[in-house]
Amino acid sequence: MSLAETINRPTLHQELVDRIRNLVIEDKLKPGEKVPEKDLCEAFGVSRTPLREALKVLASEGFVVLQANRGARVTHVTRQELADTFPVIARLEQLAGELACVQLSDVDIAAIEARHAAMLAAYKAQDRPAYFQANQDIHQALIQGSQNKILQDHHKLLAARIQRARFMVNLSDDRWAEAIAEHETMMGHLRARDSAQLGQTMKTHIENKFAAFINGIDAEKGG
Amino acid sequence: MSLAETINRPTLHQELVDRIRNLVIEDKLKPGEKVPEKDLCEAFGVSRTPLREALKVLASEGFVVLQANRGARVTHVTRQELADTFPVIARLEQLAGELACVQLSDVDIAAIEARHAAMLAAYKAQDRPAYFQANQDIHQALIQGSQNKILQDHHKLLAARIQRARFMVNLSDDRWAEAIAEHETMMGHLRARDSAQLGQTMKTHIENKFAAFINGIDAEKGG
DNA sequence: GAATGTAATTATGAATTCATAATTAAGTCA
DNA sequence: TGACTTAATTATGAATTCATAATTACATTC
Repeated sequence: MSLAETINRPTLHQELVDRIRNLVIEDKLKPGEKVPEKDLCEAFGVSRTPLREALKVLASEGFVVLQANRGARVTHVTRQELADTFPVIARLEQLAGELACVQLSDVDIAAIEARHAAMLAAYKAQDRPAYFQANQDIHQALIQGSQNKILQDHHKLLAARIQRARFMVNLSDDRWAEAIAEHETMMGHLRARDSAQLGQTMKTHIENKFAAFINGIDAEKGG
Repeated sequence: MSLAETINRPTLHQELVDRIRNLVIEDKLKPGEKVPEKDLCEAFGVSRTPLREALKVLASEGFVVLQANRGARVTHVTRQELADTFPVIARLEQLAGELACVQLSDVDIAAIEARHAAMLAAYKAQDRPAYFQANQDIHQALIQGSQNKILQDHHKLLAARIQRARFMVNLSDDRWAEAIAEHETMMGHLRARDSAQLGQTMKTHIENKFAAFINGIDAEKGG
């Protein structure tokens, strides 16, 4: 352990970027909604300057759109954006899987194994929140395991942008079973350190997730 | 054609983001160098507010780093960043190739064919600037041809960030010949609309480009 | 009563101002 | 001479102010 934690006093705008991004991800600020500078300034107790700086950054990240003299609005997660994003995430996770297979230590893999077991337990118990958490932990561990900072940064941004769509549709029983099976396959490849196969399976896993997602949207719209 | 073009009057900060980013890409502002607000304000004839907004955005894009109370510095393009970025770009171009193969019209492909011919001519004439331009046009056309906005945005950002490293090493005769051969293969797959093969070749093409790049750096360092 | 034009209000883009952290320069003592 | 203090200067983060674009409310005309 190091002697002291690095002093972490972010500037106001850095803090605000994170806070407001979370408001968007958590659906507290809803798509299409105007982001009123005045109200947020009061809510956060800051002046307009750092808040406006934060909005510029969030705009470059794609969470809001700015219109000159008309302020910021939360962006919609369109079906087209989802259709464009999932394939890119799939390729990033494929690459992450290939790299993680080589980079991860046996201890790291054991930790993932534990989360995998927790995920299976959550499935058996039909505990969706626990499943989602374990599932995300596993994917996150593999992304981190890639040791590739660029990959991590871009994945994080894309994941955050589409996470808002998670309310659009529920996980079906069929898809849940399928996802569990895919994770079993992934785990097998990771144990065998078969990087090409792990990558391929992760790519397909994300592609299938997207397909199920689209099916879910259409089903709800039709029903 | 629509009745009218959308009015495009960018705000100062949007203009400044582009201008300063270009200064960094064109190596006018060099890695490690401090970005003095005062001087840039005078140079661009704007106040500090929009300039500082622009710096926040450029920081989120990775072109500068901000240190609280110590301002902005241009980021270094480290070898690690190159090593992390090329594989990601390779996967993005692979995906782009697969999609473009399906999406591009015959007319689009004919246009790429023309740029390909221009590239070959530049090679025969040993005209490096003309080669680089035609080469970039071809890759750009394929990225655009993917019709995937997310892919395009992320590719653009990554390409811009590493473009600054182009001065680090020269294109060797061997690598040039190899690159030409790879482009011939790509063109063949595009003509045949073999998306998997085009994607695979584009991925390998970028990976080889990176390998040559690293060799070039090591050679210059050793010599 | 709907449509158009005008005034009042509000919100936003940008400049300026202010407080303070960093940096530099000057001074002091061993 | 050189390390350490301390004062002066500079640069930066953030608040405030200002000018103007957008919006709303209201009036007027047909």
